[in-house]
Amino acid sequence: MADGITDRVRPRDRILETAQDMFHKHGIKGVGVDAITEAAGTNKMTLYRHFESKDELIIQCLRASAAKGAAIWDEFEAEHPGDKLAQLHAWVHKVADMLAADGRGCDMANAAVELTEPNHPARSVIKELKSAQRDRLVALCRDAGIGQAELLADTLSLLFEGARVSVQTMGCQGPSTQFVRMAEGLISSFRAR
Amino acid sequence: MADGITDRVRPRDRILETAQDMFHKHGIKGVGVDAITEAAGTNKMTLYRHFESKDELIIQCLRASAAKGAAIWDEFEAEHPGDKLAQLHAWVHKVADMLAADGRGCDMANAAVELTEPNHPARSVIKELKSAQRDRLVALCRDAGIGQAELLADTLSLLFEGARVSVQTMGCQGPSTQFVRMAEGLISSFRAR
DNA sequence: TCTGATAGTTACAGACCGGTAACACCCTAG
DNA sequence: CTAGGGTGTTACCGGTCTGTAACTATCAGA
Repeated sequence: MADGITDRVRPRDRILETAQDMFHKHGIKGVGVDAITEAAGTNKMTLYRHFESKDELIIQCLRASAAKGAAIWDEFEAEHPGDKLAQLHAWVHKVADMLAADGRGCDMANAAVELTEPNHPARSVIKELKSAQRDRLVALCRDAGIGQAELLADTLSLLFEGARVSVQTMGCQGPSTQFVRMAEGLISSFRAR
Repeated sequence: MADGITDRVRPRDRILETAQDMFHKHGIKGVGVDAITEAAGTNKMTLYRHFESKDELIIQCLRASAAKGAAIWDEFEAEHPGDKLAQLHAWVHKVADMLAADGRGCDMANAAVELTEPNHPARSVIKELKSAQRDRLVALCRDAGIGQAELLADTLSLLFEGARVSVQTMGCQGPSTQFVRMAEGLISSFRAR
């Protein structure tokens, strides 16, 4: 291989990064561990030395994916320091960009659809990570001085989640193109109350 | 078996009904054709005499699922003949009931998440069925005398879709419990314009 | 130079997958 | 009664899946 990355990055990190990407694109049940290790330039034994099972790998991928999403929020704070309302609007536009750029939805939501067993170890992790996302949006709405911050945050959350699904069912030219208009309308409507 | 149903209903219909139920509960990739035929009280050969492949069975299940959903709309018309606004409110409450009663989401949306291949034969069917759903809601909003009927219908659609996903990620006690409040707020907001 | 941890290779186990072949059975229409 | 279509049964094909065993190669640090 000698592609640089393979040499410098440790196998565990390469596996995690590759698995994240492949799970996102092809779904969890659509990718086998063999395919992951091959794409990561390593082998199955090394994967099982670092992750005790595919389920454990899935969980670590979900955590990594959520961490990447959380990192975006720091950009909002950096771009609009202290201005929570501006950060909320930045969130809306960032979300719209994601809808246009990525034809697949949220990794956690997709995983919840695929892993139907009620006691699958990933389910509690998904719930935990999704709750954290919600809490952050609620806090942003509240700090932006909006009454009924929880209701607005939940509405925006569901709208976002629905848009990401809609991209998968009806394509990126469907209803999701109206996301900014919908979200901005909601925000101004809540601010007027 | 001699469970009555097995005797009276034709194998093809039993397979279709059983497959729908199992795909809905366990996901498409989570159910094999053997499991379907066994649960339907028949066998694999009979399945392949009626459906040329698993993919074809999936498509027929999606069509059947959408047809069941469409049948609900006729109830609205029967309960509130001519009163389109009342029918829209009936839709909102029916949707809320579904959110509370069923922990799994929309069959078409779930299928879109699972079947990631861009040229999978089910994808075009999903798009077609989802577009028909959207068109029906748009027409209802327009006939209810609402300006910007398309925008309201799309907003309600995404909200609904998001709520069905939210039930799977955060449970039926999460943000989806606020669906009626959100939807009613949107409708009255659009009517006020 | 020796040691020990990390990583790669090959082969395999056991299960499950979608799909097919060949054949026996039953039930109904004629 | 008989013919034939729909159905059930068994066995099988080739492939893929997660996970493991046994062995080898590499390389850094003492």
